[in-house]
Amino acid sequence: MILDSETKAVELPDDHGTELRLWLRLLTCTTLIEGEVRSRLREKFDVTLPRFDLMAQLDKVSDGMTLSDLSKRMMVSNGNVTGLVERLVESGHLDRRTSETDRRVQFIRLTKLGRAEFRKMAAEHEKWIADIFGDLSPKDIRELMRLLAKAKGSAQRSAKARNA
Amino acid sequence: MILDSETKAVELPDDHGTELRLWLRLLTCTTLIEGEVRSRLREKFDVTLPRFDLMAQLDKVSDGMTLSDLSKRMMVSNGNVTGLVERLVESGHLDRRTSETDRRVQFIRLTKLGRAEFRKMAAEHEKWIADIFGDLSPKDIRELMRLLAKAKGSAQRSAKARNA
DNA sequence: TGCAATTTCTTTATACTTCAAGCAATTGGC
DNA sequence: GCCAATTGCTTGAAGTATAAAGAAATTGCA
Repeated sequence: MILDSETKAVELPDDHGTELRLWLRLLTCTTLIEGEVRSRLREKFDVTLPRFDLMAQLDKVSDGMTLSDLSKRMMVSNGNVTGLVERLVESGHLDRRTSETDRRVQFIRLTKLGRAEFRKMAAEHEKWIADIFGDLSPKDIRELMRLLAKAKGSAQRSAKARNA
Repeated sequence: MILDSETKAVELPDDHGTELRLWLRLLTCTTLIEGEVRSRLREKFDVTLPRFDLMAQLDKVSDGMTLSDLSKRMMVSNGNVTGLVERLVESGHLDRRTSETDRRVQFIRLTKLGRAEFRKMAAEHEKWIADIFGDLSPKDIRELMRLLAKAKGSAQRSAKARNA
Protein backbone atom coordinates (compact mmCIF):
# COMPACT_ATOMS: atom_id res chain seq x y z
CA MET A 1 0.00 0.00 0.00
CA ILE A 2 1.32 3.41 -0.98
CA LEU A 3 0.46 6.48 1.07
CA ASP A 4 0.70 10.04 -0.17
CA SER A 5 1.84 13.11 1.80
CA GLU A 6 -1.54 13.45 3.45
CA THR A 7 -1.59 9.76 4.37
CA LYS A 8 -4.33 8.80 1.97
CA ALA A 9 -4.10 5.60 -0.01
CA VAL A 10 -3.22 6.20 -3.65
CA GLU A 11 -2.80 3.90 -6.60
CA LEU A 12 0.42 3.30 -8.46
CA PRO A 13 0.14 4.71 -12.00
CA ASP A 14 -0.26 1.30 -13.58
CA ASP A 15 -1.60 -0.94 -10.95
CA HIS A 16 -4.29 -2.92 -12.69
CA GLY A 17 -4.97 -5.22 -9.78
CA THR A 18 -8.65 -4.41 -9.48
CA GLU A 19 -9.37 -5.27 -13.10
CA LEU A 20 -7.46 -8.51 -12.74
CA ARG A 21 -9.37 -9.45 -9.60
CA LEU A 22 -12.61 -8.64 -11.38
CA TRP A 23 -11.68 -10.91 -14.25
CA LEU A 24 -10.77 -13.76 -11.94
CA ARG A 25 -14.02 -13.41 -10.09
CA LEU A 26 -16.02 -13.32 -13.29
CA LEU A 27 -14.25 -16.43 -14.49
CA THR A 28 -14.68 -18.29 -11.22
CA CYS A 29 -18.33 -17.46 -11.08
CA THR A 30 -18.99 -18.61 -14.64
CA THR A 31 -16.91 -21.77 -14.26
CA LEU A 32 -18.75 -22.67 -11.09
CA ILE A 33 -22.19 -22.27 -12.65
CA GLU A 34 -21.16 -23.92 -15.88
CA GLY A 35 -19.86 -26.94 -13.99
CA GLU A 36 -23.06 -27.18 -12.03
CA VAL A 37 -25.22 -27.00 -15.16
CA ARG A 38 -22.99 -29.54 -16.88
CA SER A 39 -23.36 -32.01 -14.00
CA ARG A 40 -27.10 -31.66 -13.87
CA LEU A 41 -27.50 -32.07 -17.62
CA ARG A 42 -25.42 -35.21 -17.56
CA GLU A 43 -27.16 -36.57 -14.49
CA LYS A 44 -30.77 -35.91 -15.48
CA PHE A 45 -30.62 -36.14 -19.26
CA ASP A 46 -27.30 -37.73 -20.12
CA VAL A 47 -26.48 -34.88 -22.47
CA THR A 48 -23.39 -32.72 -22.74
CA LEU A 49 -23.40 -28.95 -22.40
CA PRO A 50 -22.15 -28.28 -25.95
CA ARG A 51 -24.96 -30.38 -27.39
CA PHE A 52 -27.52 -28.60 -25.23
CA ASP A 53 -26.15 -25.23 -26.32
CA LEU A 54 -26.27 -26.15 -29.95
CA MET A 55 -29.84 -27.36 -29.68
CA ALA A 56 -30.74 -24.17 -27.82
CA GLN A 57 -29.56 -22.12 -30.78
CA LEU A 58 -31.63 -24.18 -33.18
CA ASP A 59 -34.72 -24.11 -31.00
CA LYS A 60 -34.88 -20.34 -31.45
CA VAL A 61 -35.62 -20.66 -35.16
CA SER A 62 -38.14 -22.74 -37.03
CA ASP A 63 -36.52 -23.09 -40.41
CA GLY A 64 -32.95 -24.05 -39.62
CA MET A 65 -29.57 -22.41 -39.54
CA THR A 66 -26.29 -22.82 -41.37
CA LEU A 67 -23.16 -24.19 -39.75
CA SER A 68 -21.54 -20.77 -39.99
CA ASP A 69 -24.42 -19.14 -38.17
CA LEU A 70 -24.14 -21.75 -35.46
CA SER A 71 -20.43 -21.26 -35.01
CA LYS A 72 -20.82 -17.49 -34.84
CA ARG A 73 -23.61 -17.64 -32.31
CA MET A 74 -21.93 -20.26 -30.18
CA MET A 75 -18.60 -18.47 -30.43
CA VAL A 76 -16.74 -21.65 -31.27
CA SER A 77 -14.75 -22.71 -34.30
CA ASN A 78 -16.22 -23.97 -37.52
CA GLY A 79 -14.63 -27.38 -37.28
CA ASN A 80 -16.02 -27.81 -33.82
CA VAL A 81 -19.56 -27.31 -35.05
CA THR A 82 -19.02 -29.78 -37.87
CA GLY A 83 -18.27 -32.50 -35.32
CA LEU A 84 -21.07 -31.59 -32.92
CA VAL A 85 -23.65 -31.54 -35.68
CA GLU A 86 -22.37 -34.83 -37.02
CA ARG A 87 -22.93 -36.55 -33.68
CA LEU A 88 -26.36 -34.98 -33.20
CA VAL A 89 -27.48 -36.02 -36.67
CA GLU A 90 -26.22 -39.49 -35.87
CA SER A 91 -28.33 -39.61 -32.70
CA GLY A 92 -31.42 -38.42 -34.56
CA HIS A 93 -31.71 -35.01 -32.95
CA LEU A 94 -30.78 -33.00 -36.02
CA ASP A 95 -31.53 -32.97 -39.66
CA ARG A 96 -29.40 -31.46 -42.42
CA ARG A 97 -30.19 -30.50 -45.97
CA THR A 98 -28.15 -28.72 -48.57
CA SER A 99 -29.28 -25.35 -49.84
CA GLU A 100 -30.63 -25.45 -53.36
CA THR A 101 -29.26 -22.08 -54.33
CA ASP A 102 -25.79 -22.48 -52.83
CA ARG A 103 -24.44 -25.98 -52.62
CA ARG A 104 -21.80 -25.04 -50.05
CA VAL A 105 -24.48 -24.27 -47.49
CA GLN A 106 -26.13 -26.80 -45.19
CA PHE A 107 -29.30 -25.97 -43.29
CA ILE A 108 -29.44 -27.65 -39.92
CA ARG A 109 -32.71 -28.18 -38.08
CA LEU A 110 -33.96 -29.92 -34.98
CA THR A 111 -35.92 -33.05 -35.76
CA LYS A 112 -39.24 -33.62 -34.00
CA LEU A 113 -37.42 -35.83 -31.53
CA GLY A 114 -34.70 -33.26 -31.07
CA ARG A 115 -37.09 -30.42 -30.40
CA ALA A 116 -39.20 -32.47 -28.02
CA GLU A 117 -36.20 -33.59 -26.03
CA PHE A 118 -34.73 -30.13 -25.98
CA ARG A 119 -37.93 -28.54 -24.72
CA LYS A 120 -38.05 -30.98 -21.85
CA MET A 121 -34.45 -30.26 -20.90
CA ALA A 122 -34.85 -26.51 -21.34
CA ALA A 123 -37.75 -26.35 -18.90
CA GLU A 124 -35.67 -28.02 -16.19
CA HIS A 125 -32.61 -26.00 -17.09
CA GLU A 126 -34.50 -22.77 -16.61
CA LYS A 127 -35.48 -23.82 -13.10
CA TRP A 128 -31.90 -24.74 -12.24
CA ILE A 129 -30.69 -21.34 -13.34
CA ALA A 130 -33.41 -19.62 -11.34
CA ASP A 131 -32.32 -21.55 -8.28
CA ILE A 132 -28.65 -20.91 -8.87
CA PHE A 133 -29.29 -17.15 -8.96
CA GLY A 134 -31.95 -17.42 -6.28
CA ASP A 135 -30.21 -15.19 -3.74
CA LEU A 136 -30.15 -12.21 -6.08
CA SER A 137 -32.92 -9.64 -5.86
CA PRO A 138 -34.58 -8.31 -9.01
CA LYS A 139 -32.56 -5.16 -8.50
CA ASP A 140 -29.32 -7.13 -8.24
CA ILE A 141 -30.18 -8.86 -11.48
CA ARG A 142 -30.92 -5.61 -13.27
CA GLU A 143 -27.66 -4.11 -12.06
CA LEU A 144 -25.66 -7.17 -13.08
CA MET A 145 -27.28 -7.15 -16.50
CA ARG A 146 -26.37 -3.51 -16.95
CA LEU A 147 -22.78 -3.87 -15.80
CA LEU A 148 -22.17 -7.02 -17.81
CA ALA A 149 -23.50 -5.28 -20.89
CA LYS A 150 -21.01 -2.51 -20.26
CA ALA A 151 -18.20 -5.00 -19.73
CA LYS A 152 -19.12 -6.80 -22.93
CA GLY A 153 -19.05 -3.54 -24.86
CA SER A 154 -15.68 -2.69 -23.38
CA ALA A 155 -14.23 -6.08 -24.27
CA GLN A 156 -15.53 -5.79 -27.82
CA ARG A 157 -13.96 -2.37 -28.16
CA SER A 158 -10.65 -3.75 -26.92
CA ALA A 159 -10.75 -6.78 -29.21
CA LYS A 160 -11.65 -4.64 -32.19
CA ALA A 161 -8.79 -2.23 -31.51
CA ARG A 162 -6.32 -5.10 -31.44
CA ASN A 163 -7.42 -6.41 -34.81
CA ALA A 164 -7.42 -3.03 -36.47
CA MET B 1 -47.31 -10.14 -21.45
CA ILE B 2 -49.95 -10.96 -18.85
CA LEU B 3 -52.20 -8.25 -17.43
CA ASP B 4 -54.16 -8.55 -14.22
CA SER B 5 -57.65 -7.23 -13.56
CA GLU B 6 -56.36 -3.74 -12.96
CA THR B 7 -54.29 -3.83 -16.15
CA LYS B 8 -50.94 -3.93 -14.48
CA ALA B 9 -48.20 -6.15 -15.81
CA VAL B 10 -47.66 -9.21 -13.64
CA GLU B 11 -45.26 -12.11 -13.85
CA LEU B 12 -46.26 -15.68 -14.37
CA PRO B 13 -45.64 -17.64 -11.18
CA ASP B 14 -42.62 -19.38 -12.58
CA ASP B 15 -41.25 -17.21 -15.27
CA HIS B 16 -37.52 -17.36 -14.77
CA GLY B 17 -36.63 -15.52 -17.91
CA THR B 18 -34.61 -12.80 -16.24
CA GLU B 19 -32.31 -15.27 -14.50
CA LEU B 20 -31.81 -17.13 -17.75
CA ARG B 21 -30.96 -13.97 -19.62
CA LEU B 22 -28.54 -13.03 -16.87
CA TRP B 23 -26.81 -16.38 -17.17
CA LEU B 24 -26.54 -16.10 -20.95
CA ARG B 25 -25.08 -12.64 -20.66
CA LEU B 26 -22.60 -13.74 -18.02
CA LEU B 27 -21.55 -16.63 -20.20
CA THR B 28 -21.24 -14.52 -23.33
CA CYS B 29 -19.18 -11.94 -21.54
CA THR B 30 -16.79 -14.52 -20.08
CA THR B 31 -16.47 -16.44 -23.33
CA LEU B 32 -15.71 -13.27 -25.22
CA ILE B 33 -12.96 -12.19 -22.83
CA GLU B 34 -11.57 -15.68 -22.50
CA GLY B 35 -11.30 -16.00 -26.26
CA GLU B 36 -9.54 -12.67 -26.48
CA VAL B 37 -7.05 -13.61 -23.79
CA ARG B 38 -6.49 -17.00 -25.39
CA SER B 39 -5.73 -15.41 -28.78
CA ARG B 40 -3.30 -12.93 -27.30
CA LEU B 41 -1.48 -15.57 -25.27
CA ARG B 42 -1.08 -17.73 -28.31
CA GLU B 43 -0.07 -14.86 -30.53
CA LYS B 44 2.46 -13.19 -28.24
CA PHE B 45 3.79 -16.10 -26.23
CA ASP B 46 2.67 -19.23 -28.04
CA VAL B 47 1.15 -20.59 -24.85
CA THR B 48 -2.30 -21.99 -24.15
CA LEU B 49 -4.67 -20.58 -21.56
CA PRO B 50 -4.76 -23.75 -19.41
CA ARG B 51 -0.97 -23.74 -19.18
CA PHE B 52 -0.95 -20.08 -18.26
CA ASP B 53 -3.60 -20.67 -15.61
CA LEU B 54 -1.70 -23.55 -14.12
CA MET B 55 1.51 -21.56 -13.94
CA ALA B 56 -0.42 -18.68 -12.37
CA GLN B 57 -1.50 -20.95 -9.53
CA LEU B 58 2.04 -22.10 -8.94
CA ASP B 59 3.47 -18.59 -9.11
CA LYS B 60 1.45 -17.69 -6.02
CA VAL B 61 3.44 -20.08 -3.83
CA SER B 62 7.17 -20.56 -3.40
CA ASP B 63 7.35 -24.14 -2.25
CA GLY B 64 5.11 -25.98 -4.64
CA MET B 65 1.67 -27.50 -4.63
CA THR B 66 0.19 -30.96 -5.00
CA LEU B 67 -1.78 -32.07 -8.03
CA SER B 68 -4.95 -32.18 -5.93
CA ASP B 69 -4.46 -28.60 -4.80
CA LEU B 70 -4.02 -27.57 -8.40
CA SER B 71 -7.14 -29.33 -9.58
CA LYS B 72 -9.21 -27.83 -6.75
CA ARG B 73 -7.96 -24.32 -7.37
CA MET B 74 -8.32 -24.54 -11.12
CA MET B 75 -11.70 -26.19 -10.79
CA VAL B 76 -10.84 -28.91 -13.27
CA SER B 77 -10.59 -32.67 -12.98
CA ASN B 78 -7.65 -34.54 -11.56
CA GLY B 79 -6.85 -36.33 -14.78
CA ASN B 80 -6.79 -33.05 -16.60
CA VAL B 81 -4.09 -31.68 -14.31
CA THR B 82 -2.03 -34.84 -14.69
CA GLY B 83 -1.79 -34.24 -18.42
CA LEU B 84 -1.14 -30.51 -18.19
CA VAL B 85 1.63 -30.97 -15.65
CA GLU B 86 3.16 -33.74 -17.72
CA ARG B 87 3.47 -31.46 -20.74
CA LEU B 88 4.81 -28.55 -18.70
CA VAL B 89 7.45 -30.74 -17.05
CA GLU B 90 8.39 -31.97 -20.49
CA SER B 91 8.89 -28.38 -21.71
CA GLY B 92 11.02 -27.51 -18.69
CA HIS B 93 8.59 -25.13 -17.02
CA LEU B 94 7.75 -27.35 -14.08
CA ASP B 95 9.49 -29.59 -11.66
CA ARG B 96 7.99 -32.47 -9.67
CA ARG B 97 9.18 -34.32 -6.60
CA THR B 98 7.52 -36.95 -4.49
CA SER B 99 6.67 -36.19 -0.88
CA GLU B 100 8.89 -38.02 1.59
CA THR B 101 6.16 -38.54 4.15
CA ASP B 102 3.44 -39.67 1.74
CA ARG B 103 4.56 -41.39 -1.38
CA ARG B 104 1.25 -40.81 -3.16
CA VAL B 105 1.82 -37.05 -3.13
CA GLN B 106 3.75 -35.10 -5.75
CA PHE B 107 4.89 -31.53 -5.17
CA ILE B 108 4.87 -29.46 -8.32
CA ARG B 109 6.92 -26.26 -8.65
CA LEU B 110 7.81 -23.73 -11.31
CA THR B 111 11.38 -24.06 -12.49
CA LYS B 112 13.51 -20.92 -12.79
CA LEU B 113 12.72 -20.87 -16.48
CA GLY B 114 9.04 -21.42 -15.80
CA ARG B 115 8.81 -18.62 -13.27
CA ALA B 116 10.74 -16.18 -15.44
CA GLU B 117 8.57 -16.89 -18.47
CA PHE B 118 5.40 -16.70 -16.46
CA ARG B 119 6.30 -13.35 -14.94
CA LYS B 120 6.87 -11.90 -18.37
CA MET B 121 3.53 -13.17 -19.61
CA ALA B 122 1.69 -12.12 -16.47
CA ALA B 123 2.82 -8.51 -16.79
CA GLU B 124 1.42 -8.30 -20.31
CA HIS B 125 -1.68 -10.21 -19.35
CA GLU B 126 -2.50 -7.72 -16.61
CA LYS B 127 -2.34 -4.88 -19.11
CA TRP B 128 -4.62 -6.70 -21.52
CA ILE B 129 -7.20 -7.23 -18.80
CA ALA B 130 -7.00 -3.58 -17.77
CA ASP B 131 -7.65 -2.58 -21.36
CA ILE B 132 -10.47 -5.06 -21.81
CA PHE B 133 -12.27 -3.62 -18.79
CA GLY B 134 -11.13 -0.11 -19.63
CA ASP B 135 -14.61 1.37 -20.09
CA LEU B 136 -15.67 0.48 -16.56
CA SER B 137 -15.36 3.11 -13.84
CA PRO B 138 -13.90 2.24 -10.44
CA LYS B 139 -17.44 2.30 -9.13
CA ASP B 140 -18.64 -0.08 -11.85
CA ILE B 141 -15.85 -2.44 -10.91
CA ARG B 142 -16.68 -2.35 -7.23
CA GLU B 143 -20.33 -3.00 -7.97
CA LEU B 144 -19.55 -5.87 -10.31
CA MET B 145 -17.23 -7.38 -7.72
CA ARG B 146 -19.94 -7.19 -5.11
CA LEU B 147 -22.68 -8.64 -7.29
CA LEU B 148 -20.51 -11.42 -8.63
CA ALA B 149 -19.55 -12.36 -5.09
CA LYS B 150 -23.22 -12.58 -4.27
CA ALA B 151 -23.89 -14.65 -7.40
CA LYS B 152 -21.05 -16.97 -6.52
CA GLY B 153 -22.40 -17.46 -3.02
CA SER B 154 -25.83 -18.16 -4.41
CA ALA B 155 -24.50 -20.72 -6.88
CA GLN B 156 -22.53 -22.45 -4.16
CA ARG B 157 -25.59 -22.64 -1.99
CA SER B 158 -27.56 -24.15 -4.85
CA ALA B 159 -24.83 -26.67 -5.69
CA LYS B 160 -24.48 -27.67 -2.08
CA ALA B 161 -28.22 -28.19 -1.70
CA ARG B 162 -28.27 -30.51 -4.70
CA ASN B 163 -25.51 -32.70 -3.32
CA ALA B 164 -27.04 -32.91 0.15
C1' DT C 1 -16.44 -13.73 -69.82
C1' DG C 2 -12.61 -14.87 -66.96
C1' DC C 3 -10.52 -15.56 -62.88
C1' DA C 4 -8.97 -14.01 -58.44
C1' DA C 5 -10.92 -13.34 -53.96
C1' DT C 6 -14.20 -14.92 -50.77
C1' DT C 7 -17.25 -17.96 -48.43
C1' DT C 8 -18.78 -22.48 -46.54
C1' DC C 9 -17.62 -26.44 -44.87
C1' DT C 10 -14.45 -30.44 -43.82
C1' DT C 11 -10.23 -32.45 -42.45
C1' DT C 12 -6.03 -32.99 -39.82
C1' DA C 13 -2.99 -32.49 -35.98
C1' DT C 14 -2.67 -31.40 -31.43
C1' DA C 15 -4.34 -30.26 -27.10
C1' DC C 16 -7.75 -29.95 -23.46
C1' DT C 17 -11.53 -32.00 -20.75
C1' DT C 18 -14.51 -35.06 -18.28
C1' DC C 19 -15.82 -39.35 -16.25
C1' DA C 20 -15.03 -43.67 -14.55
C1' DA C 21 -12.10 -47.29 -13.39
C1' DG C 22 -8.05 -48.66 -11.24
C1' DC C 23 -3.65 -48.76 -8.53
C1' DA C 24 -0.88 -47.65 -4.64
C1' DA C 25 -0.36 -45.53 -0.20
C1' DT C 26 -2.26 -43.94 3.99
C1' DT C 27 -5.69 -43.46 7.66
C1' DG C 28 -9.08 -44.58 11.06
C1' DG C 29 -11.52 -47.44 13.70
C1' DC C 30 -11.68 -51.81 16.24
C1' DG D 1 -1.99 -54.94 14.35
C1' DC D 2 -5.64 -55.63 10.99
C1' DC D 3 -8.46 -54.25 7.28
C1' DA D 4 -12.02 -51.40 5.28
C1' DA D 5 -12.46 -46.80 3.79
C1' DT D 6 -10.27 -42.95 2.00
C1' DT D 7 -6.94 -40.26 -0.55
C1' DG D 8 -3.68 -39.04 -4.42
C1' DC D 9 -2.72 -39.86 -8.69
C1' DT D 10 -2.84 -42.16 -13.39
C1' DT D 11 -5.02 -44.26 -17.26
C1' DG D 12 -8.32 -44.94 -21.07
C1' DA D 13 -12.27 -43.82 -23.78
C1' DA D 14 -15.12 -40.45 -25.63
C1' DG D 15 -15.98 -35.96 -26.49
C1' DT D 16 -14.87 -30.96 -27.13
C1' DA D 17 -11.76 -27.35 -28.81
C1' DT D 18 -8.46 -24.67 -31.71
C1' DA D 19 -5.71 -23.48 -35.73
C1' DA D 20 -4.39 -24.27 -40.14
C1' DA D 21 -4.81 -26.13 -44.56
C1' DG D 22 -7.60 -27.49 -48.14
C1' DA D 23 -11.76 -28.59 -51.25
C1' DA D 24 -15.76 -26.94 -53.46
C1' DA D 25 -18.90 -23.36 -54.73
C1' DT D 26 -20.02 -18.65 -55.37
C1' DT D 27 -19.16 -13.73 -56.05
C1' DG D 28 -17.30 -9.58 -57.78
C1' DC D 29 -15.10 -7.00 -60.80
C1' DA D 30 -12.01 -5.82 -64.64
